[in-house]
Amino acid sequence: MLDLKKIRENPKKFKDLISLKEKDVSLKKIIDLDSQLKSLVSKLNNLQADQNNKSKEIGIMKSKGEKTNDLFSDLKKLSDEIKLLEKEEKKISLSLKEELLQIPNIPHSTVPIGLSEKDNIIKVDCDEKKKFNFKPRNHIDLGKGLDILDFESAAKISGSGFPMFKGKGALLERALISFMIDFSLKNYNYTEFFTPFMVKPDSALTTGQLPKFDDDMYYIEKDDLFLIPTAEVSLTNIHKDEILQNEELPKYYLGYSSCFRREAGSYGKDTRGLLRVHQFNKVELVKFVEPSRSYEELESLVSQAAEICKLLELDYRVIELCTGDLSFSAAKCYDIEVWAPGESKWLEVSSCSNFEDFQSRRGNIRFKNVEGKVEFVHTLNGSGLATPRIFASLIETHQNEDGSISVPVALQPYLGISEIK
RNA sequence: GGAGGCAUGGCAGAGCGGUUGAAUGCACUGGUCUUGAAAACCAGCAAGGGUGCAAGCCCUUCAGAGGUUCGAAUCCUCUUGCCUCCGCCA
Repeated sequence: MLDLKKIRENPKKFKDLISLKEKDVSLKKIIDLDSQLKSLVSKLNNLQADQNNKSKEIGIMKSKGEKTNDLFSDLKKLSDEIKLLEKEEKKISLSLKEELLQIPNIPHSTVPIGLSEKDNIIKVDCDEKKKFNFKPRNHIDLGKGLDILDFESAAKISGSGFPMFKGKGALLERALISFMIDFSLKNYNYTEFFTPFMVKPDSALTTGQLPKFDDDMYYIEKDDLFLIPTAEVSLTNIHKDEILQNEELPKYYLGYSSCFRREAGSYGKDTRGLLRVHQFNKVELVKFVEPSRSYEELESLVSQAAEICKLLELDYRVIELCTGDLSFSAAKCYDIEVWAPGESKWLEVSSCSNFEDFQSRRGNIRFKNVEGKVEFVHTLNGSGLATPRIFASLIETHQNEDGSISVPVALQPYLGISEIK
């Protein structure tokens, strides 16, 4: 959510910045509601002050035993008028908030301007991709050959778009999760969480999935709960409606979760294999930081995620997203992609974003700064990383001519073997 | 799922329907004292909105939403959360 005060001061500037991300966003309704609300509130405040004073007087008179009967009829009128205005005020501020929640975050000044992913900038590229002296198979064929992936059973049980890992495949998936958690715990100062996988609508509002993107999430109507599309939702809401102390920051939180995505509107895209599934595993990294430090925190977050790709001995690149490709809530974002030689495709396995105060404003996550003033924290998050695509890239990259997989050294302690065959 | 109890500031904990944004204690911050610290004493210490150069002043907020009343932390209804007991269950 954007700062209404700042919009009020310079609506034109905001409109221009928003349009870098989303065309046809109008701020007119917000401006109108805001000024309506302002005049209403000031009128209401005066009446309330009047009412408070007179009520106090009655209290004093009563305690002295004086008669107060003749004051009541005037006050009744006042009270009725106040109630009417209060209702109106509630209505207007509610619709103002609704409008405000629809507006995307604005891009940071360092974000390259562009319309679509074509304008993204490759920030870090791998020197040269791994060479094969045979034609590399894709992960579907490899998985079938090694009997470590079972898409048929998954489809029978749950329909299309669900992964099923089997035997050494299940072990590898579990190893990846453990390895990635341990990596960040050992090398960075994170607190590990194992969060709920279902959240209340309010929580999804904080992080920006709601109100606009409810179709992307699975919803359990009976209990009014959403399945999380990422642990970001649970982790970020840990401090919802709290005021943190300056000394507590930065806070680094990490959590593994299954992630559930309906992928509505992407039917027919990457339908085979592990590239786009409704349920996947991800280790998520979330940071709560002082505003002045959030951009250096973003850089360190990206390099942290990239380090994991390196340790898994995968070819990866870091993409700096342009304004047009930024997500609703992000002010700046880097994606990390790994190369899948069998698919001959780059796969997005991490997305590291700075949301500045966009989420903290929605979730009312604040801190007391050095001067003792309360302000909104900046939130960041990054995948560290998402497994199914890592899984695909990993077995395709480390495949041998005979169809076996060499396990990268970093993973061997977790698997207890150096080869899957 | 059934039956009860509870919900107040960072924490603990008062609060007859009326000068209560809220006693008190702890924590925290500043000061006095001290060579320094501790102790003691004094003072300050919620958030949001409005207005003002500022000091200040006004409004809102005692889980949330409704209601009663001239006036609600206090009374009523609903919702949510927590605790206890019973049932079911990994």
